[in-house]
This record gives sequence, C-alpha cells and structure tokens, in this order.
Amino acid sequence: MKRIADSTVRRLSLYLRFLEEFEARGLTTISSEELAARGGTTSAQVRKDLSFFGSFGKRGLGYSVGELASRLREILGLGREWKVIIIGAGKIGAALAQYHGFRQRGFRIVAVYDNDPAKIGRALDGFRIRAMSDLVDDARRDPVDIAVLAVPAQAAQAVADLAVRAGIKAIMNFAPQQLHVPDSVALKTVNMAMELEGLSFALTNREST
Amino acid sequence: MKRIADSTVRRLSLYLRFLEEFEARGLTTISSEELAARGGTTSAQVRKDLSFFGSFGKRGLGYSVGELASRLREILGLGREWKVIIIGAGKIGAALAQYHGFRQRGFRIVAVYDNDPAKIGRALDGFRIRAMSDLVDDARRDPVDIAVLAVPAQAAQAVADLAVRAGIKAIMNFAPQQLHVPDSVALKTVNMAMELEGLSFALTNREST
DNA sequence: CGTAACTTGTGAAGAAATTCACAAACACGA
DNA sequence: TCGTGTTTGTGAATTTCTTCACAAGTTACG
Repeated sequence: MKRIADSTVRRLSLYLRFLEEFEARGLTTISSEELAARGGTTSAQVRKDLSFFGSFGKRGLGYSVGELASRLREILGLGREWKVIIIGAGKIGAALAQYHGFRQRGFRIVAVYDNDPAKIGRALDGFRIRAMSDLVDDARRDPVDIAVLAVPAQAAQAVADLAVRAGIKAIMNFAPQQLHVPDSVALKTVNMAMELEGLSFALTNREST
Repeated sequence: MKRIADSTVRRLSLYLRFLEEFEARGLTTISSEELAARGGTTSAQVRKDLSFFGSFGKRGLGYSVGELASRLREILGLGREWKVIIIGAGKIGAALAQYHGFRQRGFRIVAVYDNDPAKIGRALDGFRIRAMSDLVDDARRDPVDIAVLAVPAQAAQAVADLAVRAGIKAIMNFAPQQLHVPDSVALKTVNMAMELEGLSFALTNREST
C-alpha cells in the first residue's frame, strides 16, 4: 500500500468526527462538499483522501453517513480497544487520566506510572499509581499498545527508552523534548510551547501579505 | 515577505530549543548539520528554513549559537511578553494555568475565565476565576493577545466568537471541535483524540512498506 | 424512456515543500 | 601567501501534496 501522509490521516479523523455529528442528527447521506465545508478544505481533497482506501460513495448522491463512518473507523484502527498507559502523574498526567473522552473512542487507560515515592500507591481517578520500575514487567505480562508521556523534559528520553524496552509500539509525548525512538515505534509529540510560538509568530508577522 | 509555511515555523521553534541547550552547555558555534541531527531533519532543510529570514551563518564555520538564538527569538516574536487568558477552568484549563513553562517563554497568563457559578470567584493558582461575561469588557479595558480555549466541544465555537468579539487575535484551542474564525485571527487546535487516532492508524497499518 | 441536475473518482496540472549539489566564503596551518 | 578542509546560501531538480476538470454513474421527474 502506498504511503499515507500524516495530513491525510488527520483529515480522516476530522471527517469521522463530522460524520458522527451527522449520524447523531439522523442524516443518512452527505456529499464531499458538505464534509469539506466543515473541515475547512475542498471537496476534491475529501474525495482524494478517501480514494486512497477505496471508493465509498455513490455518484450523484454522496456518501452514506453510517457506512462511511464505519469504514473510516476501520481504516483508523478504531474497531478495537487500545490499551493505554499514562507515565507521569503530575498535573498533565492527572488531567489526562481524568479525561474520559479517551474511553469513548476505544482508548482504555489501564495504568498510571510515576517514579515519585510520594505518589506511588496513591489513587488517581480509580487507578493506583504504580512505580515506574514496574513498567517493563507489567507490560511484558499484559501488553500495552500506547504510552502517553507526561513527564518533565529531562526525564522524557529515558522514559521513552523504557517504554520501548517494554515493547510498547506507540508513544504520545507531552514533554517539551524531541524524542528519538526506533522506526518501528510510532511517535507523536504535542508541544505546547511550540504551538504558542507558532501563534506568536503569526501575531508578529501578520501585516505582510 | 513570502508566506512562511507552518512546518517551517515549527522547525524554527525546535532549533531555538536546541540552541538554548547548546548555549547552556557553553558552546558558541553550531553547524546546520548538528542542528539537523537533533531535530531529525537534514542540514539543507535547516539552511533553507533560515534563508527565508536572512543569512545568519559564517561559511566554513557554522552559526554563532547566541546570535542565532536571538535572531530566532526575534523572528518568532519572543522578544516581548504576550498576554494570555485561559477560558475554561476544568481539568485541562487548571493544568494549563498551573503549568509554569509558559511564563519562561514570555507567555504571561493574566486571567482565567469560566461560566460555572460554582467556580467563579474561586482561586486557581493565584488567579481568581472570573465570569465569562466579564471577558469582553476586561479585554477591551486591558487588551489580551492570546486566548487558550479549554472548554467542552459544544461550547467552543460560542466561546471563540466571544474571544473574537473581545478583540483577541490568536486562539489556541484544546476543545475537540473544529473552529471557524475570521482570517485575521490566528488559530491552532490541539486535538488529543486526533493525535491518538493517528497513532491508532500507524499501529494498524504498519506491516506494509 | 429521456433529460436535467448532481456528485463521485481520478488522471493530469499546478503548487508547495524538500533535497541535491555546488560555488562562494572562511579558518587554519605551513 | 597558498592550499586544504569546512560549511554556508541558494538555484535547480525532485518529490510530495493539492487542486482542477471532466467522464461516468446515479437520482428525479415528466
């Protein structure tokens, strides 16, 4: 299969969200034009994105909301449950652990880790915080799919290495630190500072055309 | 000035981070090759990114760490302080309000808003939570640069409209909702669910080359 | 059945981003 | 001062992504 661009995957994710809204409103079909309007893109883009995976629409009519949604869920791998652990029980880790939006979409948090002795053993939204040193054993016994890193920058690479050693195949990194992992591990970094600097740049350079 | 791609701005932000590390270690020069290695890109990319803004290096030698860092700060608009408000004092809003990394980089949180009467007036990391209805007046009296949206999806668009009405020129959106704002307002959306779905896609489709 | 009004799927064109590759500039040592 | 070894800055080539534009399929309706 041809390599799918990151930007395409992001858009598929968006389309799915809109389709679910439409589904909730009881609508049964939708055109690429309507989908595009909500996503701030063009109908050609929508059709091209979908064309990488097959042809799901009916000419002259559009797409069946329910069918397209379920195809997208399948494409995005949302048909199954993914086991997620959160590493780092600080402010961000805690906010994530308590965020129930994950669960809805099939991402089930199975454990929270920290290496602060003061936190280990305490409860966090139903989870007893476990010691970081248990991670590798735990994950070997009961495999985990995704690790969410919410640790300080200076610890991030070491923790990522640990996660890789534990056999985890995907990491979502919230630490403001560039991580290096093997190619076989999927990595996404969400860096607040970088996003803010993007806004700062936009604010600074906006008079120019 | 030519339009600068988003991806370029992100990388500049990254380079600045590395330069600051180098600076802290007392190094005075760095080559595009070294910068590229840490950022997971190529030296040509680094040089091209910088070339949009001028020529900051010395052939045969590389870049002066201190000088390049300060030029990048200038380009990114980090020479001044930006006033930030956080809208939504829930889990995420609270985590953001307490995150002190903002301050270091010149993003100063000046207020936190919510519309839950039970929360208004209470303190959150030194801020007294204000009523959403005060926002427009507050911002007109004392202009704000950036609004961070940490409200539920169904409220997000209305709150964004409010922020726009208050004269705010940049919005960083944490709500899982596509927002529509005038072109004159800079918008960045960080959507956790989308990022996770990106990982899910990668995990699902990884055997193929 | 025939025609009008839509909308998809997709090659081809166009635009944008990345990489190549090399002349020009500089440091350093002899 | 000259030669060697670096490294930048940048046009050109290449690759990737987006948009165009239209044939082909579908519905609606008289």
